[in-house]
Amino acid sequence: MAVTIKDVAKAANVAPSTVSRVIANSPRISEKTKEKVREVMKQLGYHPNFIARSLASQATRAIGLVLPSSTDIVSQNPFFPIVLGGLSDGAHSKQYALHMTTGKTEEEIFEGVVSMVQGGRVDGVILLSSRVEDPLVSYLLEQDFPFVVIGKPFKNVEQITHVDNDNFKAAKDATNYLLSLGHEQIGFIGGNLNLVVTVERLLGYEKALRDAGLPLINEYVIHDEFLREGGREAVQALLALKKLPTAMLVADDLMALGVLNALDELGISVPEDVSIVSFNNVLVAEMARPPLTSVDINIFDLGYEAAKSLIQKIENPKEPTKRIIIPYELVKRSSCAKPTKKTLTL
Amino acid sequence: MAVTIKDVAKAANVAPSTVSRVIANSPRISEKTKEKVREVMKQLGYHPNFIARSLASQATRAIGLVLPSSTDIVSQNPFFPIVLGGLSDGAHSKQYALHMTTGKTEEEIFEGVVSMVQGGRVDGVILLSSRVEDPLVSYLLEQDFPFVVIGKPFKNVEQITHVDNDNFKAAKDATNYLLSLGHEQIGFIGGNLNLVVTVERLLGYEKALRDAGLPLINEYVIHDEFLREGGREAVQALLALKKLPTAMLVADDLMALGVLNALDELGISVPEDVSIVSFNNVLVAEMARPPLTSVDINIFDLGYEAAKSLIQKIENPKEPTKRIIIPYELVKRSSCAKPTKKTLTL
DNA sequence: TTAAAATATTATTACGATATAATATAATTA
DNA sequence: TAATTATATTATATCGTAATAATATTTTAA
Repeated sequence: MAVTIKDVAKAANVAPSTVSRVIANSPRISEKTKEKVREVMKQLGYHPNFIARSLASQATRAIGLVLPSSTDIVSQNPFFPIVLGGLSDGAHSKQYALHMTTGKTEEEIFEGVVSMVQGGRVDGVILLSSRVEDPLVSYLLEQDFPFVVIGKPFKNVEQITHVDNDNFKAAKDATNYLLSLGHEQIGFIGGNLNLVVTVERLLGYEKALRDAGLPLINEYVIHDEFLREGGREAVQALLALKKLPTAMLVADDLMALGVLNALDELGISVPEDVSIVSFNNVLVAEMARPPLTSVDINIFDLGYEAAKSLIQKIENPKEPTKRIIIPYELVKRSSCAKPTKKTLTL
Repeated sequence: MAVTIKDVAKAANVAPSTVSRVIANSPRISEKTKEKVREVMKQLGYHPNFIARSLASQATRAIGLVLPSSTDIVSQNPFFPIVLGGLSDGAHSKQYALHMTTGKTEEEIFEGVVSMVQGGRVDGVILLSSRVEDPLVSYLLEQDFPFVVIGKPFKNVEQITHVDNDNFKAAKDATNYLLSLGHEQIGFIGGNLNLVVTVERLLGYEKALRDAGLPLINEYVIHDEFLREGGREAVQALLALKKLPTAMLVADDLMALGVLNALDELGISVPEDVSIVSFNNVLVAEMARPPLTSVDINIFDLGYEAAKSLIQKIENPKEPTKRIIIPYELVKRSSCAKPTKKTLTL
């Protein structure tokens, strides 16, 4: 089988524990024997067994990832590969690996995380999205297991290290931008309401309107999935009103693309008839016709910082709870213009 | 600490080995004691320790993933989240987890895989792309470690289980489609030439032209990265010719998008002036303006089958080498038309 | 009724490392 | 030089489970 620490010990004429110390580069071993042992390790092609090491040291150097249950969203929305890139970078820089379990239902995912945690497969966990009343969060808190949330936790904000944008303010800014162009009928198309990010952006949108002294029109607020289809469906819903807003704040680029497509099919042009601001600023925002004005939330950094701060927490249990706010920026393109009419009647 | 098999044994008044047998549902334990032990496990909230189990059984129930070194491509090209979805589904159905190490350079990745393999962290490995002269393939073959390649292996095809499309034929078909429309000046924009998929598609393209009795024009073949920027750059390169082909076969949707953008900026319209067929049929193909005719290669299935066949190989070492060909389909949209001129002179 | 066979359970070892306690050796001090 | 301290190395226990070998118990057959 594979060459073990014992084989090295035998070949180098030292005790296994000495070899172990050499691997850990313990100062209690003389340079001379270190050299000797290292030489033998190289000769025999020794590689430490992670599993055995994990068992003995009670640490795996692996981070568990919890993805949302909807495979569609994970595999279609560019948000995920980008955070994954950031996570991967952050983990790699500290020599941690990423470990994923998946499940089709909420229950399967929950069970997967439980067995990952209790089974000692990972040293910590990152939740890639923050959900309202997430039982996983309660579980992890209860277990006092290291974890970090990407997004704003629904409750216990002070006890949970998280990496987030100021989505409230971002949405307020974005709405203000539309207001500044002269729009007064502004719709909001958000994601699932059990996602905290949706709630935050909605609140920011409402605040901006209220500050501007404009009424909140319930019918102008639509929720659907963070997918292109979600955007299309949102437009369908608005159509029923027979009166479209002149601008829309869309909580996701992919949704915005759906909105764009649906409007296009209806012969409604952007930005002449309707202005659109969306969120995330992924590649599709730039490629859409017209290119979308979008709030860049620095997705990569969300992942990167999440990995970093989780590792800090793993390596130092006394590490204080942190809240890391990643900056955002409104990237202006050509999906917004001054309104031509007050409202758009069909 | 966590409750172990010993705690359960003590509480149930049986030996630890009996508990282990109950977990494995061994027929050598009576139903009566099984019930008793299970009851206790539930009461104590027992969860098996994966690490200890892995060490004893020499199996981890984890699959290692090897992503390409370019983080850009992984995080930007929709191919990856989609395969990942398939992999994840396939692994999950057999209760396997996914494990990823990453690296910035080829060497780091190689080292990551070696330590994953030798360190016993995973039971098998999936290579998400097939590269020309990939040292990883040599290494894994040498080690006789279970692995599956997504794509066609560069050599030793008969010894390596792989999941692939018939990219040669797909490219030939796609080219024939353009030929059937009347195009005679057809360019090829492919990815990096050290990717086997690029080579295969290029060969298919060339075969189609040769079969049609058309000359192969070197200047019409360009290679760049599987990114939008790659597409833009390819167009730049073609521009230098002062004579554009009337149709282009682009090996990736994202690249095609770049091509589209670049052409748009030049005032060249698709499909009136130039027809485009691309590969992958990811969401962007449908959303591009104009929507792209693209070869759907069923990315999800590539991942799903790869995971399935790797697991088969892991669980039965005598499993024969397999070659799994996932079907493709040319999805016609509006990026192709009959040529208006023989060549496009700038 | 007893020996043999089948069934059920337990004791022990192994997996490959780390960590702690125990020694051996070298260096320092009195 | 002996006693003490510092340094280097080794022996042993441990992590939590699975697998194999060893018993104990029950059932069947003679």
